[in-house]
Amino acid sequence: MKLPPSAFGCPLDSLLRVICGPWTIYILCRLHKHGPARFGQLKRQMPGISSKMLTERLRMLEKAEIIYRHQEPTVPPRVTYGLTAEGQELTKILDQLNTVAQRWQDEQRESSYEIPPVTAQIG
Amino acid sequence: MKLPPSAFGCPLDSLLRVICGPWTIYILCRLHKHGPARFGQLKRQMPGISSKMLTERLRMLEKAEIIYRHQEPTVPPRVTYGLTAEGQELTKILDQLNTVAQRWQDEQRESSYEIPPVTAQIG
DNA sequence: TTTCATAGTTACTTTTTAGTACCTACTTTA
DNA sequence: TAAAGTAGGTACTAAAAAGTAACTATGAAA
Repeated sequence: MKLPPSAFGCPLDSLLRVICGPWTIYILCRLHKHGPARFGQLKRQMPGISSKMLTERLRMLEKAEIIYRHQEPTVPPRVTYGLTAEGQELTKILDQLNTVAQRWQDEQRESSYEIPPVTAQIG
Repeated sequence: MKLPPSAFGCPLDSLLRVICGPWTIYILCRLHKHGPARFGQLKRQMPGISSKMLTERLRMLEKAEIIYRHQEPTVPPRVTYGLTAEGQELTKILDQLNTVAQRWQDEQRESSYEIPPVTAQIG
């Protein structure tokens, strides 16, 4: 992608680019609502996600320091993921965003009826 | 993209998918800081963006009712874009997100120095 | 002894997205 | 008469992202 000239290092742009990846808000939602989880748990709780996709998303979130990765040096290894302090702060803001997003969708449904959606809200 | 099973209609996911498109936050930033603008103005003020990309982003934002499109039926037409009430509400939340994103990046720079970035902050 | 579970990685293919260049129709300006 | 500005649209190509399947090593259970 050709970057906007001012995009280099723009923190908001970088952050949005991390959290808008596929499945990402579902992962954050899961960790926010039910606390830390292991790789296999996350995978089983998100039917349809591939190992590759889950790994990619977790690595991005970890690199952005939104989640932490804790590995116990056992065989086989136990790896646990959870929200960092920054992750908690982020999910609070996403909760606000979710609130307005829901409200807007409800307002739009007032005029044209749609099938009620299943949501993955953070809060 | 294979959708997460609960993604159908999730308002937060839809909203994020709109605002994380390339150039999108720069467009929102521009409209938030300097008010409504015409197509050509926006294009000139974002050097490097193509007409196609700008049109795509504006159409997405318009469809999501984050911006409005006002066309004067002159020849050639004058088309003005601006934030809707929802757009204003959104940029307020993005402002918060920008604040924490900036703070996190500053904290990370305390340990490893990087070139100071040019930003496109909303607020 | 074969299978399951752990937490992924790798190679390859398909799909989606973005970039480039050219086109519209009409008016004003040089 | 020719060029520039208006707000895009269209076709084609290139690049990035996502999907799929197979594979790693180890230990425990059937």
